[in-house]
Amino acid sequence: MEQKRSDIIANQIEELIFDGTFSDGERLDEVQLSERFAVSRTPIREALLRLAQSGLVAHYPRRGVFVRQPGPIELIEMFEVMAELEATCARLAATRISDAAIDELKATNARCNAAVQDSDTERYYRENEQFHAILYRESGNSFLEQECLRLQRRLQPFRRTQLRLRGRLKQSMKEHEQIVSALVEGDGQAASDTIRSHVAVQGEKFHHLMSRLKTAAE
Amino acid sequence: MEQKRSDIIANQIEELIFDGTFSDGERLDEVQLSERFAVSRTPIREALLRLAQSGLVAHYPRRGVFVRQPGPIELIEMFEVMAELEATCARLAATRISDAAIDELKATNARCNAAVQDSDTERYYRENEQFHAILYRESGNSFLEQECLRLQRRLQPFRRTQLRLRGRLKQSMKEHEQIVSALVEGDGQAASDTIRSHVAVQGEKFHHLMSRLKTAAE
DNA sequence: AATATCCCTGTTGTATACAAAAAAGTTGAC
DNA sequence: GTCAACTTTTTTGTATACAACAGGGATATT
Repeated sequence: MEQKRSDIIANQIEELIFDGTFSDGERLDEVQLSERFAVSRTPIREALLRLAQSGLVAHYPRRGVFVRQPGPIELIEMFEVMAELEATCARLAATRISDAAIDELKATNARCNAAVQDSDTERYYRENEQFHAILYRESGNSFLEQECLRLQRRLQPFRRTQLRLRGRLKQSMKEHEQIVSALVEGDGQAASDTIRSHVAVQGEKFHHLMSRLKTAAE
Repeated sequence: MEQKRSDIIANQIEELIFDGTFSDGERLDEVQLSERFAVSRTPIREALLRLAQSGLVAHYPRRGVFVRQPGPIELIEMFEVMAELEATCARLAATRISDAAIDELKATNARCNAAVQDSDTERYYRENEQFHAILYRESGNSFLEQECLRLQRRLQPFRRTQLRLRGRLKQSMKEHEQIVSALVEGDGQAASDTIRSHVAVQGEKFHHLMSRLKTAAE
């Protein structure tokens, strides 16, 4: 299952948007991109169409594609949906999760903690995402899992800034442990509620996200 | 905001899959399609790529695209997610819905009933979908609304067969009214629970869906 | 007869060529 | 000098041409 060139290009353009090379509202010129990637316009167009479908760029027919970063309102909305989807995963997982997966969660949490000790933020992000990914899988619903992974990927850059909030790391780790405990006890309601507030943007997290958006816009 | 030719073609191909012209597993030949629609392969390819992203066809690189109807397990999974998304909509709507929207829901329900009286199933389907669409909108979360509409569209053909279950129409209408009542009283929990079981595939609905799938496969 | 290799055909993926529409630039009128 | 209409240029959307790969079948070898 090798991927096409246009798929690779789509991921690379996505990366360029995430790391700020292409900023919000900027027009993505097909010819320029085709020169940059040393291919013809065809695979570039296919890549851009894919990104347009995922919502990362807006495609105005006969006018071009433009980078489309979510504004504050849309971001809150997306986090709200993410929180609900993950809450559903947790609730379902509470009755469906396997013992092996519980161990996996604990091990991932341990690696998270280790990363915090080593101040290895990059590794922390990875392990944190892994923790959530395990939950998606243990929902026992592959479709739900895929949807969660899709949205997680889309929110990834913003979730990362969220974790930079002072003291958030420790709090986040504690919540992870609460989630695992709830799952062990099969308490779907508790697991669900905990992860919902774990993911949702509210209180101090809200203000932090807003200020992050402002500085990113300059 | 006019749409491109490839968008129109994508919708038409989608229709052809829904109405059974192209059956599950069938390979969609780019040249044949380009002849059928009297265009070149380019817009056909763009349409197929879009359908592949939405999950309606599977795209195996260098081998072609194949119609990919969800199997029983995936269908149940999709309905489970749909039920959860709609439950979330209802819970949020309970605190956010406007009086005007309540009236809209009641009016739509009335038209639903009228359609039942006239045995106008097509109109019933439309009004039913409209009822749910209003709920999505009144969640006050545009992103959630879009996700719901996307999944609703994908499940549309299967939801319709669901409603053919004997006595299901009357039961469905009663549930609609219960949902409206719960919203009027601002009882998010009740609205949420009611719509979850309204949408979910369980009990008798499960067997009905299974038998439908079997006959459709022949 | 069975199997492996090679060639041929068909199909996808990519590049290029062309058409149509929008944006930009220029000229002219007031 | 400003604004409007026309022309030029740029850019997207579509068609066609070409290249690379996969699949099938024929042939040859064991």
